[in-house]
Amino acid sequence: MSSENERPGEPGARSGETGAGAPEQLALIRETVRRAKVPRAKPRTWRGAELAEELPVARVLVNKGALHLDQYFDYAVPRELDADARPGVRVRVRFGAGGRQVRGGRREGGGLIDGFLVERRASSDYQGALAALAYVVSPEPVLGPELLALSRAVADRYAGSLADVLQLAVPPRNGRAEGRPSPAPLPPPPAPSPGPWERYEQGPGFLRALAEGGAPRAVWTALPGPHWPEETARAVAATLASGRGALVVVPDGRTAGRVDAALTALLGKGHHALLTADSGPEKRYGQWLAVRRGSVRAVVGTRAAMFAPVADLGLVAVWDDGDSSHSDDHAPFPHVREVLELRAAHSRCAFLLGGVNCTVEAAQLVESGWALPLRADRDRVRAAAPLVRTVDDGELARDEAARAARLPSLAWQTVRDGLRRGPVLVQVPRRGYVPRLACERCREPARCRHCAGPLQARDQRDLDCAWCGTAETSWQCPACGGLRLRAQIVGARRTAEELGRAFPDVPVRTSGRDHVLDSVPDQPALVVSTPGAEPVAEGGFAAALLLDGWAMVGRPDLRAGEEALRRWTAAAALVRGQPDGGTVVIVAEPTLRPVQALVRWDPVGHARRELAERAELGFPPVSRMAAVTGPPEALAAFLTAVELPAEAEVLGPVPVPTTAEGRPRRPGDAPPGETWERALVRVPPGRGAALATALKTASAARTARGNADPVRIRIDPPDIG
DNA sequence: AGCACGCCGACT
DNA sequence: GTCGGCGTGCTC
Repeated sequence: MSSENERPGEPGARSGETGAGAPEQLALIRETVRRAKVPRAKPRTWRGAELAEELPVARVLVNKGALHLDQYFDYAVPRELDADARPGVRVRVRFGAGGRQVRGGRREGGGLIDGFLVERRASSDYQGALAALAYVVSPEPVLGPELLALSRAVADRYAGSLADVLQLAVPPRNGRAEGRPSPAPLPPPPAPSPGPWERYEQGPGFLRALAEGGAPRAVWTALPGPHWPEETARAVAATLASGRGALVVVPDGRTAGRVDAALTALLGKGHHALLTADSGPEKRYGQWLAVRRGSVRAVVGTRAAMFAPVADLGLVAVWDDGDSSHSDDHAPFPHVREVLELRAAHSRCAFLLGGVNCTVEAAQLVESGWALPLRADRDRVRAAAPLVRTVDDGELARDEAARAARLPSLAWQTVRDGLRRGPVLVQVPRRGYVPRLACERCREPARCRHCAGPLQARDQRDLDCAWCGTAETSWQCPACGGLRLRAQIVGARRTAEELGRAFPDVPVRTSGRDHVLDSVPDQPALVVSTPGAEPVAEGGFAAALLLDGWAMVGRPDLRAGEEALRRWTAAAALVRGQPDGGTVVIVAEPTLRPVQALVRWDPVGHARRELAERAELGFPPVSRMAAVTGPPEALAAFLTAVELPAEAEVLGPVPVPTTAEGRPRRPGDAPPGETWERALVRVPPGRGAALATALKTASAARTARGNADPVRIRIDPPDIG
């Protein structure tokens, strides 16, 4: 090779090996010469390998999560790697301060590290000599330009690093799966008929738009009952008919299985892939590759599938966006709904947010005009929904057996009548919910007078705000003037057990976290289930009893009401419609807003009212919030340094509540023995991006200095009290 | 995050 | 003159 081989040492070459003095001066001269003589010249590599003739520079995203490394690095492409080193492939490179050249040395400093080759270029902006790519892990281009752009946008949205997002977006490699060829793609299926979509006024039109290659965006309030997987499948089929791909993300593997079954029933196998954690890494990566290679055009999966590189994306859909599993539990904690919104915008494709329920965010999408509502008229709703009745938890039965089960008589009768006609669902709360404080008289949640955050009891007498820490010494209910607070949980699991004893002839089956039933036959049985684990009943449940009223509404969470309604509605949607005798009894205070929304079966109205209230109080999603957590000194220093947008408001910091009993440790929790603090930062609508940028910049500056403890940043924090 | 460089004080 | 403390800054 040319003189490149023998180039003298770089600045920083070890002085010990230089016989002559003043090595730094030498280095300075070399530096000057190099800058003057070969600015942005063809890349040189001190290892002296022959380079690729065309586009000899590889721009690489180095797979390290640190924020200040959230940038590309240029490497030289050796000739022998030219063919494989295409954009999108996984590579390994030497990276680190040890990688400096040693005069005459063979030394290769710096460890081998994974990365993605992002781009091939003719030259580099970097002034130094480029290191060469160590090797190409595999020629499979896994990171296409669209996935890269999406990941970049997600990283920005969540003040995270690109590398962190790519860890979520690109599954780990599996050689065996990569070696197998993917099947040839099937031709697009014909456009499906609307089928059960006829029940929605805009349904057939929505399907037609998909089939014709349009990009409609809709918030779909699904009718209760068993048809939504088929409806989802038809939306996918219509998109495929237009020659485009489709992506459906659901909360869990069980639900994915239902959509998978509906798609198979409609289109047969081969059009779609199922991307869930249950299928194991090799199979899953094989499926992912089939999608990436364009041989499968539709995807159904759980949250990691939100990044699935569907070719020529025509539709993104999310089912039940209020389910907490749509929020990824790895940094930067992206939410499926938000990511799919970004995808719809990037790919200019259709967007479908469906659910029996309606989140505040979904209501906002409609309110802002970004999406159109897709709903059935009231008559259809009344025909599909069960009859919902409430009993106050104070009311006790006269019936002796009911009293034994500590159940009001209406609940008792409903169960007894239901059991004559089929299975009866009993929803009991999961353990571990912390109640929040509310007015004893009207149950209005107790809120801070300064920032409207939730009040918590510091000890028996004193209250303070969980957001800003302001003490409240003389609380009075703003709604009814009440002076006393209460925190209540219902001991309902025991009630359910006793209920089972009260009906000794009927089998009792349970479904919960460890033992989830998929479906139950159409026979009399008591099915006791925790929220989210309810099985489907063939033919629908004859009745349901919802026993977790207060435990749910009383949770110290901004979403408590919405979440309670979501879970009740999900359970009630499994019950037969009112014309078929389906009845639901909820044991809860009848005046509560989510209880009333359930009785009227009006999730949209509930979400809209919540949205209006959140707007008034400056709550998310109308304003955007970020939580910054860390050791007190680190957090204080961060808050001093960060240059927030002018409109930003900092609440707190307050000590992070000690880990609730029974709750697993979550990222953002202080490590055992340490007390951390948390500040909330909120900005008005439209300033979310500015907030994320400011937080990321300040955080990057901190970590770059490397001396102080880092703080954790979470955009859209869950459970903000 | 590593890791090397370089500038300072205590030693041969 | 030389060893080694850690504070600082870079990594293509």
